[in-house]
Amino acid sequence: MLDERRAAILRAVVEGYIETAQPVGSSLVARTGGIPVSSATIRNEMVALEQEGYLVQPHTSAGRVPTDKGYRFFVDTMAGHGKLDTARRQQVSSFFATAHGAIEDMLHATSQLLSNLTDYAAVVVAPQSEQATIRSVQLVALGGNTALLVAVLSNGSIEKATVDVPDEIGDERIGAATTHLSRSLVGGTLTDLAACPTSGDQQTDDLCAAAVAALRPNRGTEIDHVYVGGASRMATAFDAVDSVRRVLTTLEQQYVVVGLLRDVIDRGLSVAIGAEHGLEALADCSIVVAPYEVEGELAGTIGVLGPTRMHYPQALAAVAVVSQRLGRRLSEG
Amino acid sequence: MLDERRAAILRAVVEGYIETAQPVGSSLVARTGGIPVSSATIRNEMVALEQEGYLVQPHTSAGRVPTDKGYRFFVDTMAGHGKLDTARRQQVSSFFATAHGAIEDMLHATSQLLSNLTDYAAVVVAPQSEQATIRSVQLVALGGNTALLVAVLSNGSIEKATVDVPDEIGDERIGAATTHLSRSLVGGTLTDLAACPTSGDQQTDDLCAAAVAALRPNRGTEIDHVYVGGASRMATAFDAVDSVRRVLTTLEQQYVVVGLLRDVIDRGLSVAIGAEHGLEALADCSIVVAPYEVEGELAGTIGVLGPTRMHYPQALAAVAVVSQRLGRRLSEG
DNA sequence: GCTGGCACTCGTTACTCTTGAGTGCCAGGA
DNA sequence: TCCTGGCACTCAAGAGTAACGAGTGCCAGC
Repeated sequence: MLDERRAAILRAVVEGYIETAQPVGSSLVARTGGIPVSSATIRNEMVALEQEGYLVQPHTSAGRVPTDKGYRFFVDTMAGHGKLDTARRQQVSSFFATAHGAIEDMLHATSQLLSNLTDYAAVVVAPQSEQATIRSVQLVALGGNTALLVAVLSNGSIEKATVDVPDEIGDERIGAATTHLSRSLVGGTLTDLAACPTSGDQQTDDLCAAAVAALRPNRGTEIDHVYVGGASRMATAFDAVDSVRRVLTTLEQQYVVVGLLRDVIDRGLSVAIGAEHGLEALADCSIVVAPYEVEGELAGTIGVLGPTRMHYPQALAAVAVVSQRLGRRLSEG
Repeated sequence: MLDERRAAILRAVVEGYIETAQPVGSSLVARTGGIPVSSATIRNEMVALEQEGYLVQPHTSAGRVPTDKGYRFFVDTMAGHGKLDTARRQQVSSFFATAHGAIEDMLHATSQLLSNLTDYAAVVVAPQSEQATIRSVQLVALGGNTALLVAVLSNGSIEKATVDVPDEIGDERIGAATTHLSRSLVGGTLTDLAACPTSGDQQTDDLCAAAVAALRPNRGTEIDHVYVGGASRMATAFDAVDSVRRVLTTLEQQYVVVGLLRDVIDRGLSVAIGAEHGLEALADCSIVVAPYEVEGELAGTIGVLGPTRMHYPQALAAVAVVSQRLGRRLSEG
């Protein structure tokens, strides 16, 4: 473990680098770090910090830059996570006070809010539909030989799937299937889609089986909808165009993003720094995540993606506040 | 109008610049342009082309670069729009052969296809729901004092809206409202949402009125869903980071994108070059657009966004093929 | 009207020199 | 033992200079 003085020096370097994006030298730390020793002493300590892997020197005559390990220490020993300034608190409050409309639109807007708050890219993973119960099931003929199965879930989201039906199927048969499906599925969840009990009518049973089958493959793969806000801000976070390209390409792959957030949450972290999350393309990015709860149940995840030298206290505070407010808002329905 | 030789020189400059992104000199044109005159003569012609506004010179001792007007001439006189190479045709065919699932997912995938084909960003505007008829309407209680109104449209898309309902409303009343709404709305379109005729029951009527009102504001504003694919490719199209940022920020504003495409289509164009579309942030971008038809009706729009020096023949060919195939695919249902 | 020739322009590249921020180390002092 | 001021050293960044060469405009001659 680091003694108090070294920790203070490390913190000063991290803060300086986050602010200026320039390597931080001993004299700057001596002047502004609040540590009552000379720059020579700080230099000696910095050598030690470098040997222990908290700092690196881009080249001999430059200052120090934090490593992932350095950022990790900084985040882990950060006091109280910081608070949002009043302007931002205000912004959050008024957002959730006026938020309305379909849940998808609200989650999308939330990702933009979070991006605005932090000036980084933001990600919102929609509540998992796994625990939501089915409130309504309906089969609607679309013409031709397709029909649409629409399931309304208790969290206000909708799952739908196209079903192939025999040509020239009659309305009354669709209706029969709808009532039969309703009877057996409503009240259950998407995860335990039971096969429909037989109804006595062969054609209706076939239809129901096809419908259930159509609804099933959604589960697991693409059920996690994700909203990415402010991806364009990554363009200013890096000055190398190809870094920007790499990061944006990754952000476009929704399943990667979902997997990334889930992975971080599963490991019990709220921050993943640089290479910690294992995605090479995001090696000089950090993400700050938080789950949100709806009616006491863990429902989804939100996160902020920025460069490793991101402003952690502010990002953590923003993510915490937004996740809490979002959960509360969604619990109200 | 340009005489044939000048036109050939202009075309050679445009093609050269598109390929190399470097100013094109007279000697290159003389060597590779297929024009049997010396570079000196070409220089003389270039002076004229510059005076007429087709070319500019970045600085005295540099080659020429096309202006928007130059690109415009190139595009307008381009022969036959070019064909996709077989590999790309193959890609399109296999995409539409295997495309399946919900319409939203398919449109999203289509935008990625188009982006892959052209190596630029691609945009797909979903079919407008205005002409689609309502196939089914259902009100579902969500608990608390909210209910969800779900309307299934004939094109397979779904419109939904939350409706405030009195506390402790009974299932039978929701059911009554559903049947009443079905009776009056099914078969119509979203644009001519008639007020429900009175049912004789005050509470049911109130509920129906609220439901219709909730569905209405969707129209006009956010009804045009849009899918942007491959936005990250814009990061390699420009080398200035802030150009990238500007373009990406614009692409994130969906209503701007929709308006842009619509505007171009309305003006009867299939290509908008540089400043032609009037969006300052996209001043050095061009877009290539095409409408697509579902069952003979104009339904939506697709487009490709790239730098002004984009590869027009290929982009036009890709957009044409994809719009046609997409329309056909959607017509099949 | 086209062409070869030629002087001229000016961005690009390479090289050198200087500057200055920052370092490591050391000897002296608390 | 630990801290500090001093000092020589390193090296990226910036400025200045020179050579290069791609490309131009212009002109005299065919």
